[in-house]
Amino acid sequence: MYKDTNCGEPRESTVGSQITVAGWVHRRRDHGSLIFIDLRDRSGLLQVVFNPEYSGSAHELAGSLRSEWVVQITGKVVKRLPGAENPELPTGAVELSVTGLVILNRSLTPPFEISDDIDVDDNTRLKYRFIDLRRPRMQKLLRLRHRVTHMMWDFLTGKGFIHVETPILIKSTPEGARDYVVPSRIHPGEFYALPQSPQQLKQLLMVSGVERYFQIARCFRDEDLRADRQPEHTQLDLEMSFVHQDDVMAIVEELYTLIVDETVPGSTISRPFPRLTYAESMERFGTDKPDLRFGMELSTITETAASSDARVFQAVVSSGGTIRGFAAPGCGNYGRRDTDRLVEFAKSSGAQGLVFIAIDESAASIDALEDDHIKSPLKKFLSVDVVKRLANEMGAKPGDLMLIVAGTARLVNTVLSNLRNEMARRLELVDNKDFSFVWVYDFPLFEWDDDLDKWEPAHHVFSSPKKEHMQYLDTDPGKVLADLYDLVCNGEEMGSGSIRIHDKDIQTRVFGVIGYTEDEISERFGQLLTAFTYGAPPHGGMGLGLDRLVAVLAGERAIREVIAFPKTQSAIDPLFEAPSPITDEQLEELHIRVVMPKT
RNA sequence: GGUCCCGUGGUGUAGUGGUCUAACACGCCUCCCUGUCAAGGAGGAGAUCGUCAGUUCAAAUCUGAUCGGGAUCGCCA
Repeated sequence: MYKDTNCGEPRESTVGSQITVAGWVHRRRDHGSLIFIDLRDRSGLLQVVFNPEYSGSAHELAGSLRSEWVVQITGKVVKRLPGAENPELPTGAVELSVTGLVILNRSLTPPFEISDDIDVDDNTRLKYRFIDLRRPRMQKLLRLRHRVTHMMWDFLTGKGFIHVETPILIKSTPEGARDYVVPSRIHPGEFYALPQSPQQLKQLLMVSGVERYFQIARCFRDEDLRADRQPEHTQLDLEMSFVHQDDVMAIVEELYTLIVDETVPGSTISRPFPRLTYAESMERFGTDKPDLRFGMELSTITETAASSDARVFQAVVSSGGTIRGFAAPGCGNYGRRDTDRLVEFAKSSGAQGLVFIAIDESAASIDALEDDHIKSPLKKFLSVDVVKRLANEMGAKPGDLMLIVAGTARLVNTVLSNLRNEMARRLELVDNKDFSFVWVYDFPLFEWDDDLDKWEPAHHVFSSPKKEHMQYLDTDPGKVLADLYDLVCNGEEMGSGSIRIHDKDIQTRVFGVIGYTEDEISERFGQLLTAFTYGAPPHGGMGLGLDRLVAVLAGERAIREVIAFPKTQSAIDPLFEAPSPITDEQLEELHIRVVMPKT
């Protein structure tokens, strides 16, 4: 070993010991004859003093040290001079009085400082990710992620789960997201796909009698990126046999509570996790991933709004649309600037517009509302009576701002749920130490796709229809709810699972609703259906996003921050410069010809 | 595929038609300095303002295209 002690370890109790440390020159303070170095390794910082009276040659060499040089230093741990202690550092009571210095490697001046305080462009950070990761914050995130996966291994092992690896090269199944594909050299014109998730494989493992499976599994999707989406992400994938929905939920709830308690000191988490049906969640929050840390629930005000003289409302209703809204507490005094921004925000979510009605705080109550208390661009179309009724329906109080969106149900919900989250941010209603988990369950199995003019799986095709809804499977698929459940935390989807179909006939009927032909079914899912005919146990499980979990635990917005080597929004790795062309020889070997898009 | 924001020395920003021969902070280089810890002091180097085209007597600044980063809708679990 190049060192016998880590930089962060020396304390007053170890004063007098002779140690050797190794690490990076974090900062240099050169006083001419007296030179200070903050030496950094993964454990922290240690102040090192080069004093010519004790270390002539080392001191001379120290004059040449620069940021990020790698050095090995031998010396004696000494107590700092009285008044020279640094309470900011765990090692701040002591310092290393140097007797020997070895320069292990030199460094160019780094493109940016190794400091948490500095805000560097993402492209630069990723290009020099190996330096970016030296920053204490990034080191912390790497370790947090490790702790989380370690707890998953420990906990699930204790519950009788075994970790099984499934292949990365599998078969392309075009439903769901776009596949990443890998050409086959041995089979010209044929391709593997990278798994979007190990779904079918883990179900086969249930048929194999594994009973309790988990995997920290990499999943690949060739879709556009977001702050919370990367081309490859990691899931805690788990599956259990002989279980009902509650059994899966109980395991996950226990694990996630443990993880939050252990990794975020001072966190609050409510148990048992509250549960909402999909229908209730859509009704109250306009989304299937509600943030329960604050109120501002949505209300449907279609009839009342349409009864006003506002033609925008009437038009939307006569074309079958919906009008919904919520009250933003204390925002009744918003000026033009603020409301303009909200309108802009609503439009960026797809709204045609946003109607707001401000109620002045001087109103004694909603019942006592007078014309002077109301401010709205639609004011001349809104009688005091209508505003009163709207306020009552939306739970608005004097001083509040009512935000109203009209349009198709889907659009209204998208806009309002985004707006609700935005208002919570503006009003600072969210606390990062608060982990508000919620189970959303009873999802519909299918949803109608207007573009394709057919039923599509709402989540995935392997979820079991609820027993009492089986009767609608062929007659009214939209009515069929499934034993499908999502885990949501603070407005982010943390994972999704279901009790699976384990019966060949039911699975075939579900495929039939989506419109797969028998040939397509046997081509894509033959192996699973065949397995179902050999004694498949009832089973269910979940896929839980690891990146999102770690990001939520760390209070990070983008999962890029918790992935060691992520890609940019255009799916590029600036460090390796991937993707990249391959040689003509490689193409030939793979039987592939490239056709560039016309520009 | 759409919309929005951003792109100026190594890093982060200021500058929104002429006064820019581009400013500031940090970093970097040289020198001084024995108690600093975001050390201090003195001096210095470093930018054709992402790229291309256009408007103009004149462009970092206006316009268009393009490239790159970010956010988001669609898409995606």
